[in-house]
Amino acid sequence: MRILVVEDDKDLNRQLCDVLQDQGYVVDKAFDGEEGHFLGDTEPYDAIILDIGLPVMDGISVLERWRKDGKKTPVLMLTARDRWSDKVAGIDAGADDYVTKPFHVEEVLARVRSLIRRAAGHASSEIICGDLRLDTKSSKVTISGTQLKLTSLEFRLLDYLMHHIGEVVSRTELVEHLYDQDFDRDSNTIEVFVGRLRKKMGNDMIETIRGMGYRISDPNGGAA
Amino acid sequence: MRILVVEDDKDLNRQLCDVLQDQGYVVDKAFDGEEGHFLGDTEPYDAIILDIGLPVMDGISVLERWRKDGKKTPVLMLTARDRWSDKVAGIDAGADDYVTKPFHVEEVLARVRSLIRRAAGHASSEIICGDLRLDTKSSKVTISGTQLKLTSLEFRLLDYLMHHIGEVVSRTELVEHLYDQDFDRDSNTIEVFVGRLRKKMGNDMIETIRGMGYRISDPNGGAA
DNA sequence: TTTGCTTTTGATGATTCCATCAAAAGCGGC
DNA sequence: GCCGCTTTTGATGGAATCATCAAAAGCAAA
Repeated sequence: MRILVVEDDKDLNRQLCDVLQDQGYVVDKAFDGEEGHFLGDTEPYDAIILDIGLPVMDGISVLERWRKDGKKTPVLMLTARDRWSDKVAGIDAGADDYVTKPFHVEEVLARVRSLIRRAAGHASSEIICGDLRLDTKSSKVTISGTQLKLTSLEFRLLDYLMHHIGEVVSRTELVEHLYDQDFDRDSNTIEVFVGRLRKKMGNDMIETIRGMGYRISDPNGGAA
Repeated sequence: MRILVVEDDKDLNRQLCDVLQDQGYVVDKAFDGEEGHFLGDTEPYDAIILDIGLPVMDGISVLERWRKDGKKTPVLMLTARDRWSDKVAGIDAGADDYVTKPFHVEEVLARVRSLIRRAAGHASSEIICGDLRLDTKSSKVTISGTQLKLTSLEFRLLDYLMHHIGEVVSRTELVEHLYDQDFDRDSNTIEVFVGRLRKKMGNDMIETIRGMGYRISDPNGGAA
């Protein structure tokens, strides 16, 4: 999963990025509204953390522009505790959730996880697909009860697929969401890791759609 | 192109089908409203000719049902000369054009051609794509001025692609619109004819999108 | 630095998809 | 029926895509 952090306070920005990266997210950062707007416009993110008070262009304006252009990426707003009107403005502009400063980073983490999950249409923190269960909170995967030992990239790949159950996910989409810009786009890591996942989970969980990508789908759940 | 004729008068039905087939259309026929509705629902047509007075289910109802289900196929209504109210009802129900009985078959032909063209978003009877021009009225194709000699299937294949400039057209879509139901779906005729067209028109007019199908696109015309 | 684990690279082979060709089949006119 | 043209079939080879493996590179903890 790939996340954009737009926050002008350098310490706070860095702190957020570090924690998110530790959790396995790919993170881009911006320090003013214009830069943030540009990145959000051009790169595909799974969630965006957006401060309200920003130089050059304020957070509300950035968000409004995105929403007017039809961007649906979930946005978590950062507001000051006492500026109650900011929250209202944020929600009106299309924010999906907000956190008041100062906050515990864990709270931001939890909310980001939740935003990404909900954007993919999953209510609980556990995503279930047949015998397969992935818990986004604990980052644990079980298959008919027994827990799998997955490496970081294996988990993140499976995590992305599980967030898009029933959809065909292209290799480029995977690369874009699991790596940052300057990753070699015609490497075959994705194939390799799909192979490893199949070896650990059984061959018939991830199907490959030739020329299109990979798909994981619920055996019981009928349509898309 | 594939057309459905729904008309209970057997002579008239047959007459229409014969002329349309002579023009290279693939034609299915139905003699009552229910049969017509079913076919229109299950097979992909480029245009439908629908009589208003039909047994079992009248034409207006058939059309209303299709439109309610979101079907957009252009429909040409056949009405009696003096039943003026029928025409209004037809237009209201979502008919795209109508012809009053008795009519000259040529008029029906012209209107069907026009309906199919307009449904694909082309105003004039001539479809132009770079140096390539296809005249739907005279069934003639020129490339930078010089006329091509095309066989019937070659023309119909190119015709279908030209009606969908900029879109990727799958092999199955082509088979469905150039042949009737019981054509062997995994034959390679489409490939063969694409090959022949390329030989006559130059290799770079029809591009192949691997795993998806073929596309013909305007070199100047920017987007879709 | 060494060790152990994860990730990436590059090579290889299998499979699927597409292009092409020549021969067979179909069809209409004479 | 015979002939010319169009369409279809089947076989073949080439090209793109995907799977798999082993070795190299990267990285972090001891």
